[in-house]
Amino acid sequence: MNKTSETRKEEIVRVAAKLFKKKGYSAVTMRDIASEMGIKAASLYNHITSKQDILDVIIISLAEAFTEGMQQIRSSEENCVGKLKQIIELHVRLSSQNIYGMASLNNDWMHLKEKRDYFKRLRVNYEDDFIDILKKGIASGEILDAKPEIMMFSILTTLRSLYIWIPKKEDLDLEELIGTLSKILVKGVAC
Amino acid sequence: MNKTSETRKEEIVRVAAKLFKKKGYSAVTMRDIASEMGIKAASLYNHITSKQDILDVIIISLAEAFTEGMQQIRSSEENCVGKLKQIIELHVRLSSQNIYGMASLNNDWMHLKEKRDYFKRLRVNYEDDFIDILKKGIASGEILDAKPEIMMFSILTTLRSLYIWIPKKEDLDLEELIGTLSKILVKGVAC
DNA sequence: GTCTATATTTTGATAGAC
DNA sequence: GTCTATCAAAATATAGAC
Repeated sequence: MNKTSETRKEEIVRVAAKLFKKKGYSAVTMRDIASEMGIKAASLYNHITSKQDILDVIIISLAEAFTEGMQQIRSSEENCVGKLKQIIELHVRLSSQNIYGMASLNNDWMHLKEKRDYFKRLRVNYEDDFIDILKKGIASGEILDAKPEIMMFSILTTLRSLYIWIPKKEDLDLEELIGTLSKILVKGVAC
Repeated sequence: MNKTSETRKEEIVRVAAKLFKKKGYSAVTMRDIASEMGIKAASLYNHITSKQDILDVIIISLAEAFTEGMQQIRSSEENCVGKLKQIIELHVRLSSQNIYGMASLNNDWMHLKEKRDYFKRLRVNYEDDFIDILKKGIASGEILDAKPEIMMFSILTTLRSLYIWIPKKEDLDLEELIGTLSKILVKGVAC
């Protein structure tokens, strides 16, 4: 496997994700993607089997990366606040590495077909793991005794929207972003 | 003006918004909307001029409601933290009154045409007003001295995602939601 | 690997009968 | 105010030449 040069399929996925972020999956045509690459739409089908195929790759690979990250955090030795900071770091890292893909993960998952149920399972499991961390923090006295669902909602929506904000500040220091977010988000729920 | 009974156009807008939330503007067809109302697609055009027209009504009316709400908050006598709580209340109120419209406001605004620039102007002004409140709070010592853009981002993304979460909890007490959110979000940025 | 040509379906929208 | 019939454009995808 050659990791230094991008395959044609990877290029299609990358270009498509960029367009999906701008207009959404349904509004982007195969001609749009091809045109952006300087080729004709029919040529795309030598590398991918369908438009659906492109969306599947974008979303599932990212969803699995989040699942993997959460599994590592779960098995870490940190306390609850430490795990929250690890979650924040996970989102900042994956979001900044794949801004365009994060847009599809958030907005285009409903256009998945066969992989839709699998995606939803991954997402529910992720949220369950997140709530579990908060509940243990409440029990141990690290975390504010408020509804864990609302606390998770508040933190997770901020993290899920990072892809909108990261590209706006070209001078953005990722470490500083992680620090400020940790301060704000953790302070909001900590005791 | 009869406010008790819904006009046909209002019904179209309401049904369309519900479908837009589920699949996004581009993926919803005029036939989808008509079918949901039990009529044929051609009949819709006796009440609206185009699919674009429907989206314009949904988004602009909501965007203007937020602008109005922010203007009232700006001119209120509350201190910074009080104004933040008023903003939270504004979002919870408008979101719970129009769950479906909020989805379009968040996800379908890029499909506006002539009204797109107007919408973006309203949104930028809203964010500027928000940041202004935070900056005054920093100056007066009410608010944490962190980047106001990141603080606003964190609070605003939570509030903009309310439409996703409000319908999930049918037993949701709006007053309780406002209370918990105020506690979490304000605590995250307060001194 | 890309092209042209084309098949097939679906789309937003209009015309005109009732 | 709704219908049937229909149009014109645009969509995904395939076949076959180069």
